[in-house]
Amino acid sequence: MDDRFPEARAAGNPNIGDVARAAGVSTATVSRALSQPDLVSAKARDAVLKAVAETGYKMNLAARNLRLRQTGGIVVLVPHLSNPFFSAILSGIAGIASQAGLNMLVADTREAAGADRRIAGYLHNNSADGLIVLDGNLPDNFDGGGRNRPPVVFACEWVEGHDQLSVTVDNRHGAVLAVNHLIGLGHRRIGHVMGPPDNILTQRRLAGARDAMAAAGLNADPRWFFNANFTLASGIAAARSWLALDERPSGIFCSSDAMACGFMSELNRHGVRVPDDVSVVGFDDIDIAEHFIPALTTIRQPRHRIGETAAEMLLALMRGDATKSAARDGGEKSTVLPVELIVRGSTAAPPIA
Amino acid sequence: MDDRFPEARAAGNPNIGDVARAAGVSTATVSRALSQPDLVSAKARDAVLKAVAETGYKMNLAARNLRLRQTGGIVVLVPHLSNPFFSAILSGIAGIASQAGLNMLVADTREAAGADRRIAGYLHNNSADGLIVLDGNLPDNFDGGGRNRPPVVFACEWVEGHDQLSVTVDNRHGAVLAVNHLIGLGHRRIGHVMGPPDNILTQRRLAGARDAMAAAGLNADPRWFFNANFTLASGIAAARSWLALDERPSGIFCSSDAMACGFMSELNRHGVRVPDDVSVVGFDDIDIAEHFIPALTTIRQPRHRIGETAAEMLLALMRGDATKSAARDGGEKSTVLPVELIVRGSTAAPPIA
DNA sequence: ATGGCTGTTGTAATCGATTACATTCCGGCT
DNA sequence: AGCCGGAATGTAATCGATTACAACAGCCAT
Repeated sequence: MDDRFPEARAAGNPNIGDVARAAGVSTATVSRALSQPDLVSAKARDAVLKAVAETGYKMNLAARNLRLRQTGGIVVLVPHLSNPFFSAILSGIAGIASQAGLNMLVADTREAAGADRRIAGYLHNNSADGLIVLDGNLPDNFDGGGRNRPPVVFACEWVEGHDQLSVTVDNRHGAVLAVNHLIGLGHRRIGHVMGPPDNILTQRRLAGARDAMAAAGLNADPRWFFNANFTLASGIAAARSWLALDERPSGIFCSSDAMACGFMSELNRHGVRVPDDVSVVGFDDIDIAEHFIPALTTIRQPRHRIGETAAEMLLALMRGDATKSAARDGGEKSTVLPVELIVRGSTAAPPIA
Repeated sequence: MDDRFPEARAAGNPNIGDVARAAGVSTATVSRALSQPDLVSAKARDAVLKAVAETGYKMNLAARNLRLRQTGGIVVLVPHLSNPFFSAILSGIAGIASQAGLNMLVADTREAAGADRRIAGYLHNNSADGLIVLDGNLPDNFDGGGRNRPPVVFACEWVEGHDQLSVTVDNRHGAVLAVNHLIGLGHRRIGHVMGPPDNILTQRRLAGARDAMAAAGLNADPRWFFNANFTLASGIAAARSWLALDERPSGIFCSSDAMACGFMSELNRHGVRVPDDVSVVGFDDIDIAEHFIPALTTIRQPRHRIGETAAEMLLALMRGDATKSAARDGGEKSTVLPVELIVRGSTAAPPIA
């Protein structure tokens, strides 16, 4: 009847039936030999394996997924694909997913054209068996989707209030480490370049910075808290604000390495020297941090490990195909990975005022 | 019979039959209303659309792909997922692919565990309708796969000899621009930090650099050509080699920005100043280049555009489901995108010897 | 020897969407 | 009136793998 593909079969692409014929067994036996070898006799198993090798059989995943009512893939929602901070995390996820035979689909949540619709699709949809979300500021329709949403794990960022599983780092503690480092060097006037205000990471790091200052009895002048948005460009803008101040903080904690680099870059253009004139601490420990001039003192996040952990958690959730809460009781729970202060050349004792 | 999923249907996930029932038409009409609206009457079409909205129907892609003998996705083979140079390209690909309703699968060809097997799978396999390869050094079994391989487009790197379609930049010309810039500033001793020797980009850029030097009648001292591998770390090693020279080139063209940054970073540690003591030119124009200290003079590659172009080319290839050569005659052909010299602070006239 | 048991294999239903072919309907033409 | 052609729709086969159930063989115990 329907043969628009006269060549397709002829050209190759053997199916399970071809293998069965070649091995002299039924398709059921082939299927079992490949996915549950214990169920078939050694003789049949060998025959099937041989037939597979001879025919060059590759399983058709669409058929398998249809039958199993699954999709064979996980979706990763990332705010900015081109941001190197995320690519290391992606790499971690990819490794685990590929070991588990799962495809990793990457979707940029901040893509211009019709992003909203597309994201909603991924959420509500049957297009993924699991979801890893790296973006804590998804559109509102996030949870409106429907009850049969795939398991979700948040990584790095998360949505407050939702009791989703997540893999994060101790952002508050990282900020405390950063500020205490500056204090330990003798700084008394400390500033902070913040991320976007609605971002959960911004809030946690800000809280940590505030706490550390308060604990040391330091005055947290509101003019020393610069609004920015994690990008290089916003770090540059913060540097301009810093330059315009009457009384300048001698130590600056930036909520991202990108901002710290932008900040230092702009200061350099204006002849201000780091760390001689001002000390700078970043957050993330991106690749370039170690090799920036000066090398950036920063808070290291285990980015690759974050991705791996999130993927492992998601797999556990997917395997125990129970409801979220049940799986949780079963063992999976949110993980907070440690951060680490990496001292490099961008910090020193404050200049003698 | 087989009902391991008693809840699945009940829980929701309407199928095309449910929609048909709700709309009072047959499944054939639903299918046509959704994918070939011109074939059904306005009345039926509206009824179907209404039923879709009511039931919250989402098409099952596995079923569609099975029937259409396709996979609904394209695979991107990238050498190092965590390398920011590639993530911008990925972002370009992702945008085009998502517009076309295709999933983008990302696979890291340099992943530790069993990478070879996995890659071969992607190639020979029915796991993708198309393939974009960003790695010019794939394992040898690349073309041995079989005749029913999906369409392939190379981007950035490519395999010499294979007459595959590709999207590249004019690497040779970029190198000429870089070296001529140094020559124009008055440099007479020019060095080159190279990429890995088996890499096609290394070879093209090296050729361009050599040609430009020869054209200006400059001596290309072999000791001024440093072996490296595009990474930050290898740029640092190159800097050490440079420091160890008796007679040092006053201008250095690095085959990647990452190496240029590593190079400058290491020189800085040894008190050598850029551009006062030595001028440095990079290649790529990665994000940090503009904000490095000093800002890096470099050759800009349109990374996002490279990704978009490759994706568009692949789509054209996939649509015209003809053989590679036929599609080529039909219009698609390899594209070479232009590069651009971006002059910044890392280059200046040579010091008075 | 008969019944029960385990281990292995085959038959055929099933997942959900697409589409070839058949059917129906209706207006226009001879 | 009868026939033709085109538009709209329905019926059912199909894609390829999985697996419930049935069938059967071999073995032990009663």
